[in-house]
Amino acid sequence: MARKPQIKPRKKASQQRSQVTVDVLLEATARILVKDGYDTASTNKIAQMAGVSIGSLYQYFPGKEALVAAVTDQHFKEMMAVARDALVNVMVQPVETAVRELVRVMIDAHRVNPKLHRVLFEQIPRMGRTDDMDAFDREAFGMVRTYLEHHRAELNVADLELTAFICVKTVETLTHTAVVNHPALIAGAKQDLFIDETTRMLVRYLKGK
Amino acid sequence: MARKPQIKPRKKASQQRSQVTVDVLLEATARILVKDGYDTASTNKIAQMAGVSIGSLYQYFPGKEALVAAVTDQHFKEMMAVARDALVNVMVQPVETAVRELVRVMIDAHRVNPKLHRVLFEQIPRMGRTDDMDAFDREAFGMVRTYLEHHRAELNVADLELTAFICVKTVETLTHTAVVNHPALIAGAKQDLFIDETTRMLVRYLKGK
DNA sequence: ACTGATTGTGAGCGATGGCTCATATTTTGG
DNA sequence: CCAAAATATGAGCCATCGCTCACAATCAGT
Repeated sequence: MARKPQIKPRKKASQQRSQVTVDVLLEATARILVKDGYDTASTNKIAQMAGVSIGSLYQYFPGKEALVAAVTDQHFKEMMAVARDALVNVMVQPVETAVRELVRVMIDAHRVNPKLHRVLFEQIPRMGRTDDMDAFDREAFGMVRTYLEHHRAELNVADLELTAFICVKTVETLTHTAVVNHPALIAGAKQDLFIDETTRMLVRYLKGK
Repeated sequence: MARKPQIKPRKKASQQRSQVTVDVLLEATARILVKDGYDTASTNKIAQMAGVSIGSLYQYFPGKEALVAAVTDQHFKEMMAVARDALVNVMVQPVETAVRELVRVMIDAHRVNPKLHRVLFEQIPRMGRTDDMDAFDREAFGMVRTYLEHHRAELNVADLELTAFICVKTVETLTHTAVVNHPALIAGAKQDLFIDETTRMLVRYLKGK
């Protein structure tokens, strides 16, 4: 019963055409994941969809998990690319503005390929020992923690870790679930109400006695 | 590429010894899930652990998914058994008391076999089309919705569905994550702080302008 | 043009797991 | 005590999947 925690690429692509092969494989993996889900995705199917031989696949990836890990990494980088600027700007804003912007940007970030996000998100707890959070949450957690530290004077923060945890987990869950499972909640004009309510809850929590 | 959405038991147990067989199989399934996780659990292993032949297994369950579905059902019934009384009592309590009790009871409910809960919870999105919530959340959602309706006068509820969604999802996530992934957050004396903070956030959200 | 390095190919091996079916055992009802 | 029904058994078939390897095609540097 040997585990297969192989994640690292087997070989680095040095020529241009091999880089193309790698890209095509990642694209195919994402497509298969969305179309069939994780369980029924197989390396053979991925290779076929990529139009690449199974042998080539194994030249660059030791297995399905490595492919999914690479796709996950790429996906979270895309999400962060959407969010990072806004999050940095928010650091010097007052609470109301900061929280509202955090909620808004989290919704946008989750709207980058929501179907893929859903599949990957379901898979995360069972692979890479992130133990508690994914890479995206982790970075957000660090930012919120720093924000709370800098604005502690104007806020009611009993326990920094706990408060940061509550804020990040709440925003992450509400936006994730809304985008992925309840799009009706944030469709069109409804989105503003959703943002208002979530923001109000967190602001009153952070400022209140 | 035939799906296998078989969930229903293949045959009803009519004699006593066959009911024992079914029980033993469910017990074994739960143990295997906790020990090995969903992926590496197999019907052969489950039958072996149950001390029952693989043929008998297939007499009552059409496959792994059916077994897991049955275990899931049983598990959520146990959780609800822990929570239901408290939730009913809470219906006539003022907001502060009601929310605090909701949070407390949710933690207790999640402490019924947390390891099994974790595995099942990871699996739920990928099987039975609950689409958005599990059975447990669904019942809790109904209760919270009713509570909000009855106490609307003293509360600031803009949109009933949205408010109920925010409350249930927030409590569910925070308690789930705390119990399953961050036990340190609710260990010993820390638990009171956790409950205080979560309660404060929701109460101020529900009452505040 | 030549040659070694890089990249690509896919038939097929071995392992695993889902599930069946012919057969055996136990229970029930009369 | 005796059928017939219910229940239990497990060897083994079959499909799938991960992955290798011997070989072919392409490219880079000279």
